[in-house]
Amino acid sequence: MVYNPNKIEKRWQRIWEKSGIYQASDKVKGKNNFYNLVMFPYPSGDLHIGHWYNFAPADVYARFKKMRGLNVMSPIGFDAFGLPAENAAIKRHIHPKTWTYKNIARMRSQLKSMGNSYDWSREIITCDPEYYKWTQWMFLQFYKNSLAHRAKVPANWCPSCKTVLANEQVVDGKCERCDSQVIQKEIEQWLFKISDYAEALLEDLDNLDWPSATKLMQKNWIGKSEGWEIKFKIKNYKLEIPVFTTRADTLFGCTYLVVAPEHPIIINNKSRITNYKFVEQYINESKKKTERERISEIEEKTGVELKGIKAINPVNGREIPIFAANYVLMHYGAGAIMAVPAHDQRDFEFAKKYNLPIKMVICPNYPKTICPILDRAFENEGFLVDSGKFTGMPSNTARERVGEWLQKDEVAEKKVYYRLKDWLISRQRYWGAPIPMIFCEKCSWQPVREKDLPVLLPNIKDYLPTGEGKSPLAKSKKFMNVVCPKCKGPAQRETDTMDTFICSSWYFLRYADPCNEKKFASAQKLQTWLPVNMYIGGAEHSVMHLLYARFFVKALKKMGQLNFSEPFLSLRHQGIILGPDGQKMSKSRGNVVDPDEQVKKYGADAVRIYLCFMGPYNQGGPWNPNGLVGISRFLNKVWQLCRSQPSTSSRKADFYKLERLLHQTIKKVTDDIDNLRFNTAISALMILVNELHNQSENTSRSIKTLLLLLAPFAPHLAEELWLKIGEKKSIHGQKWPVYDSKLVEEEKIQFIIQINGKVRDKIETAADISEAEAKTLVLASEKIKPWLQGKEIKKTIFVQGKLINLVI
RNA sequence: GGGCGAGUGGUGGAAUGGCAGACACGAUGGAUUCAAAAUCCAUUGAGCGCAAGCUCAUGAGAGUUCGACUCUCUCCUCGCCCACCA
Repeated sequence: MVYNPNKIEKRWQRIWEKSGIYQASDKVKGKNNFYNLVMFPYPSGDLHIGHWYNFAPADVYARFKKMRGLNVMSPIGFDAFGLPAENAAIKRHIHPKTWTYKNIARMRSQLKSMGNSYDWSREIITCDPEYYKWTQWMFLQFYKNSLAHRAKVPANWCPSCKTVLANEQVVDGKCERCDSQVIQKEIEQWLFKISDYAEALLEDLDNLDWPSATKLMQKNWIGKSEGWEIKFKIKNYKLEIPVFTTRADTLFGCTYLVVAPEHPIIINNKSRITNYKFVEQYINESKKKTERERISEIEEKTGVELKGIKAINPVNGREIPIFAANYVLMHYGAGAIMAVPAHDQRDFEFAKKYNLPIKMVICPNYPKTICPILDRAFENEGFLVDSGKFTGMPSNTARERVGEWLQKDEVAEKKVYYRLKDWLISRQRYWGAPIPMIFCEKCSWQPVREKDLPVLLPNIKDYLPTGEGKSPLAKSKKFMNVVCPKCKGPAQRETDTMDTFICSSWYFLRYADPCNEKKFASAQKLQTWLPVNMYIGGAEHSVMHLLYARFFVKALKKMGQLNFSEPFLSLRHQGIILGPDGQKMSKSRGNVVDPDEQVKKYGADAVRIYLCFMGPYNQGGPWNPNGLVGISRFLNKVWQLCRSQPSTSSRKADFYKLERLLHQTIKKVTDDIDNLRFNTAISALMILVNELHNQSENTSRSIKTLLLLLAPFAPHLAEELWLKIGEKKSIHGQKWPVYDSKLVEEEKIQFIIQINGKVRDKIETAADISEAEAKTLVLASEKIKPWLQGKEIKKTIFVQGKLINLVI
């Protein structure tokens, strides 16, 4: 009988679903529970090979953990709100909801064809009212705990479409749809105070079992910088400009100040700035640019002097000019800097352009005072020169001393700034969870009462954004006009919806208790499953999603809703699968691999194993169209092995050799899956199969072990053969085989003899040979004799069980 | 500009201080077949040699070491992330 994957796979998928063998029990207590999570997909239409690469090996891991005796939960769901649904709706005239649910239905059946051990009874869809009710509830908790607030925030604004644009809708500073110049417009929006948690988010990174690169990315994103805030007085006025610096040691070299174009010192002193008209013009120019552009423009720095006002350098009383320039950002630090052109490259470039004095105050050669001639800023450490009483001090010490000295006069203050900005969560979009807030003229903003949740997303027909920068929901009077929860007077709903990252910031909590109508999840079930033991997904979520989810958990813990402070104990990223041409897969390149086609041709088991086998899991790589052939052969061999007795081979089974290989394979596969090294686990299984294939006698025990080891990788084939060899119960409920560490060790080894580090002979010896014995063998070797002829052995290195190296 | 990661046969990769190229793909030759597919066997880094064997070889160059794909430094190339963060 021939191995026909398509026949057996569908059948087993049906049987497993009916029997519910992958449903995780909530009742198991203690440490035996294992929460294995993959990043839930966005229902974009089709399951692509990237999804497979994330989900299939993750399922191997889950199945392995289950066979190791753990009570494993592997849930799946859909991250269903988002902009692409709206775009598809506009393009194809389908309602976002219709489009989304149609995609979900399709992807669900594709997911099932993978043969993963998902507990489908826990499926969640974030655009279901039963789910977003709790997303809205989350918002209310954040609001009640002062973690949600309103502020004017610049948004991408297309003046021609009169609409707010998402970052990805801005192409080259122009509107994606009408090609007109996008400007920055300030709009009042809701923000989450993630910055309150900057320090906690940074500190707790240390304890996580995450890829170090991911931790580092989060660290840089949070961007803690410690320094001093220094107040510069304005000459003749009772005004001051605080600046933030991490290099207080360079203060004596400060030759001018720079403020951001939006800095209040400008607007508040229109009459004092003698060239205000000119300054205003510059500010308007810079407003046209998005911050992203302002930053990414590598073009020259520009600026304008604020004439009529001068600042005073507190360390030496010198008068210095003040500039407004595009290279200083309002939202970071104090929105103003002290410019030290000799020791900061940006200031250096600016000073060169506007012919400002460059004063060297850090010199690497002290006490020789020959300072290098600068063709760029000297940003390294050195010794202070020309710096009053600090002259001669190492710059890293002076950094604190100068600050402390000024602190006595309350001119300086120690400060910590974070790059992390508050999280803007308002979206002027239709396809998202409505923000549960109501605005009343009398009572201002009022939260929707919890018992009135969910605020249902109305089924409106026109989901194009409005002309005033409001969400399409503003068009529905029925939705908007409500009574104020406080005074019962007429009021209006918030019409913005929430950023979809909010939906995905807590979904892993809901899986623990997906049908609960009274709470987002019961304390007891959270206790059972959370935090997540293993989280597997793409590295593209290194900052946004993974940081937001951490923030949510920390905030919820503080509110008393959770009793743990990190959501994901272990995290791993899969690599990216490239097209056969080594390029990123894309429809326009025509190098997209359709997993459905591959499954049809080779079966889901083969595709799963190919993905495991192609290389290190976190590395990804190009799809090799021929690679599946080898896997297919391998699975066929397994099939033949179990279905018929080989008669062609003449080799007799060497019992001990086979036994040893079997135990070595168990060890290798066990260790490898545990460390997500799927590729080498498969190679070990191939070696075992090749060996069994060459034997004329198979012990049924080695076949059983092989099938057990193969079960996580090829669940359908293993299940089929398991029952065919006479077993009664599903292989996926069986215990993982154990190895005997004595049997793993080789009795005899290839002992290496090196002369000067080069291999000159190999001899078969006992594994525990001593140095003296080894030496005797070496001297007896015919191959070695000529090498030692007339030479003196200067040194001998002996490595137990491995080699001996003679240095001559 | 900064950070991180990678670079090994014709290809994907294995080996993380101790036999470089496991396992697989592809290729070549053979067996089987009327023929093909499938399957099986053999060979397969380069060079020299009839052979035993020797030499070279893990992006380039240096260093540490008895011994380096592996550790350190410099440089080159590619990929990803961040990017005027004071």
